[in-house]
Amino acid sequence: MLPVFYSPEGDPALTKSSLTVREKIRDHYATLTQSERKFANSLLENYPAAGLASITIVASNADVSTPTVARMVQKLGFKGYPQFHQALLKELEAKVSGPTQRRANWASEAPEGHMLNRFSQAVTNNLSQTFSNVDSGQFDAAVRQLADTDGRLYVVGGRITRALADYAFTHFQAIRQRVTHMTSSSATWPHYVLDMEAGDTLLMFDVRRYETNLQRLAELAAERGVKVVLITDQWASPITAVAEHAFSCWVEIPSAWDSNISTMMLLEAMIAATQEESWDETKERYDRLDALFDTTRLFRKFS
Amino acid sequence: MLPVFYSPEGDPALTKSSLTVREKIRDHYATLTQSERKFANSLLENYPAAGLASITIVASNADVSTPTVARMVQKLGFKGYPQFHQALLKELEAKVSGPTQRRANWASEAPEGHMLNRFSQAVTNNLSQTFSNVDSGQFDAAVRQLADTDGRLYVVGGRITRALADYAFTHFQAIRQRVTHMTSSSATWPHYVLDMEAGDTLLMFDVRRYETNLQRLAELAAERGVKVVLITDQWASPITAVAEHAFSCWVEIPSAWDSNISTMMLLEAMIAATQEESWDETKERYDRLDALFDTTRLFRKFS
DNA sequence: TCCCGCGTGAAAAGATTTTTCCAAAACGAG
DNA sequence: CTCGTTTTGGAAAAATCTTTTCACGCGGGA
Repeated sequence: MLPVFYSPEGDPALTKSSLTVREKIRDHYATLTQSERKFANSLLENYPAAGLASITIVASNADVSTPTVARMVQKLGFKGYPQFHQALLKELEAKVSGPTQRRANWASEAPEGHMLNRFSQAVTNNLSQTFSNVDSGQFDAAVRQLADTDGRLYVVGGRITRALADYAFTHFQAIRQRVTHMTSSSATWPHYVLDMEAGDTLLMFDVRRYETNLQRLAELAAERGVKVVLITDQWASPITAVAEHAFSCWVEIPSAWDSNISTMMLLEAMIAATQEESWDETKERYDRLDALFDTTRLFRKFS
Repeated sequence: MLPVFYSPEGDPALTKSSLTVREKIRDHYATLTQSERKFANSLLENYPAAGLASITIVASNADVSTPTVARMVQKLGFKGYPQFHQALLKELEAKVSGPTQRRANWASEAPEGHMLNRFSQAVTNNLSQTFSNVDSGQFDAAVRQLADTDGRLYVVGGRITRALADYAFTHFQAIRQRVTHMTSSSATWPHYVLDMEAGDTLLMFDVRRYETNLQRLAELAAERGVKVVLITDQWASPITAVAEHAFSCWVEIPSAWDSNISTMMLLEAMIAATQEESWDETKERYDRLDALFDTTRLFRKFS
């Protein structure tokens, strides 16, 4: 016989729905206020440990007041904090005594063969492959090249990677000056090449199917003394031959096309590193950019 | 280096005495009185659940009085019942978060504090957070909506997420018919809204700083009966309120801006799922697209 | 039979936790 | 910029939990 602390009939919070606290938070997230979200995030980030202490401790850990927590758990549908606390405890307990100690996989509650799970597996694998194949020396060298504002930085991508090039452009533009986004319409590329000089940098994305035009462009640029930084896939674009720094990203997923998550990750890592490399210049640009956004009121204030 | 899950030095609760409560009970069993043993047995029979409630409840479940329990936990070496309670909790927690919590340090040979390593850590965490917060039912519903070719599919993003919207457009265009990419120039949006009909789908990206224009757009579209599928960050764009399906992505990384890797991952998972959902239509489109590429010779043959 | 000491739990006292109330601060609309 | 609304946290009140006190009952020994 199990000792039942809260018989289902006795506890409305558990009868009404068997949702986990996590799910309840998700469902009510839209109606939560700022500080309530602060607590919610703190809990989700360290779930469920961050909700197991007394309301006082839990609140101070999330840096909000006790009333905020109390109000929120009521919004979530609990009668009070103790009920909420018990619910978390129950979940934890269930997890321990649960049938199969669930695969150490992230995956949500989704069923075994669900796309979400298959996908998460593939992506994890890709990221890990990609990471372990990056040479940190090469990476640092490429970053120095990207941070070098003596020359211009050109960014270009192919049919699919155009989006990545766009993303790269948006960020590099915020970080440093003298950045040019070469649109994907290859007809205009010769004009850009005309202005390229030795010492400039060309950041290229080329994944299969590799594009002939991009290769031409890379060759022309390299001839003019432009340093080419290439982000490609695991099978390596032919541009690798003329590139100063080339990086391979693993891209296989269960689908007819290739994933660009590892590609994007490498790109973001480079942006982050570049920003760090030239933080003095960058910080000042960020501040000015922020001021401009404030003026134009394009964005909502975010605390 | 071996992954050390339980370093005695690391956990204060376990340093003082690395005995579990279970072991403590065994050690002191000889000195326990009759009623104390009654409680001890009750706890061991359902360990550690039977010790997680308040002393009152726990005592009454074991059919002994509160002072008995209080005296016993002191015999066991705890300062009071709360300490005993916490000890049990810690054990339970450790059991759950045990081996899986290993830090995913994929990273290459790069030194500990290298950006690549810091980055990989943050990204792993983001992906795992994002995954465990996706409701697979919501996901499936959103995918069905995205695969529905009775209505048009509109795609739009903000300043940063424009690139993601672009990426989404490129892929959805390959998968299904009737897809429109709303450019990021919000001046043209009213024209699109004019043509929107009930049953159409609007795939939106909105991460902080949330854009007022996007919110307007979402409201207008929702009013016309358009189903909004929203991909946002963990702090949730205000558009969540009018969206049919909303998904939160964890985006924090060691830098001044937010990462969009988890965002991209969710997007790719959706694309993959959509493709699977409507594979009959999709396959035929892919074949025709391939044939077109062959004809135009834009791409190199891939072996 | 009576007395003593130990174990036990009811109940009071004490400590802590949770909730409520309210004024100040933040926010957003006009 | 101002006003009205919502949100927030300090502090008191209420509820709950934990500990202590103490009297009762039981069993063993003189």
